[in-house]
Amino acid sequence: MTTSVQHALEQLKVSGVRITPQRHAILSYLLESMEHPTADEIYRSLEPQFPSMSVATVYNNLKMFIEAGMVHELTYGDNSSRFDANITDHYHVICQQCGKIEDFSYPSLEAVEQQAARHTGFQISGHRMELYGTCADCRGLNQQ
Amino acid sequence: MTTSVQHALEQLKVSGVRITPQRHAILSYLLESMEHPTADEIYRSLEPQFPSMSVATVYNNLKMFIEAGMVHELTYGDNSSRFDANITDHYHVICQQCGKIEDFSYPSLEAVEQQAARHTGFQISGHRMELYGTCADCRGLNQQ
DNA sequence: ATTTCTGCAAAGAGTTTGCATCCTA
DNA sequence: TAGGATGCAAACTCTTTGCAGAAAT
Repeated sequence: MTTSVQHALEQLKVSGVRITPQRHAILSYLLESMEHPTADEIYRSLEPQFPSMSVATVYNNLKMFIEAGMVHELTYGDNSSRFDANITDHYHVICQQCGKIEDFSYPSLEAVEQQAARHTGFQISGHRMELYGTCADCRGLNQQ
Repeated sequence: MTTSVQHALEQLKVSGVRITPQRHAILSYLLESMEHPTADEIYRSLEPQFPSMSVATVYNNLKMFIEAGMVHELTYGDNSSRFDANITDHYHVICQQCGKIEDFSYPSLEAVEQQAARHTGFQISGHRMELYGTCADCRGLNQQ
């Protein structure tokens, strides 16, 4: 875990990005939490460590990480964006009751992309999929 | 086209919803445009017809149509929500250059849902997928 | 006559921006 | 020390809300 933070920071450094304590903290939090937090959750979680850090800094850095390809922005309906530092190919399963997002792997849906290209004339560069349902915890609570 | 507007309005009427001119216009626009407009696009498009209509009315009615199951809200990244009155099962192919959204049908991805259920313990109720790429028009412009 | 809907304006969330100051490299 | 990063506050966009007046049934 810590290693991948180091690795990511190295990558940034090489491309001329300065490693500030805030930057380090935000990236570490994202990589270690694996929780798909919102910008505000990141901000509040790091408040004890950085009482004077502003939300703008969180947004600035998230934007940079996204441009550097280290973080993905998830926008599913409702309200604020969530951020995901796991850039391996995977989908998200979202609990409609508690909002939890779990990762889920599935062999690529290339066939879908190909058919979309054929039907629409688009040149397809990727796709995004989310599954919705109720997580085990919420189902358990309901059954009691 | 017009028939489906009538049908939708009938459906609303039966469930005790009043058919106001604004409501009629918003729904017609959505059903006929097939363009996945934003709330503001709807608002501005209907301004000539309803110079005094407020944005709040557009949002109020969209919300009601969504609750009635006649309209889907699409939230893909960037900024404002888009609204889709086509409730048949289909996916969206989004041009990353001009923002155009095209519909695209594909046989259901039940296998994915089943595997997600097995892997995560969720009870899956549905999914959402979007494909990204470049539309024929934008590709054409680039090639020139 | 009721009850719902509209329009207005103001409030609210999330996000971005401008600028002076700070600090990493 | 020089240029990028931070922090602050204000601005901006999208969306929601409260309420008085208007309109549909």
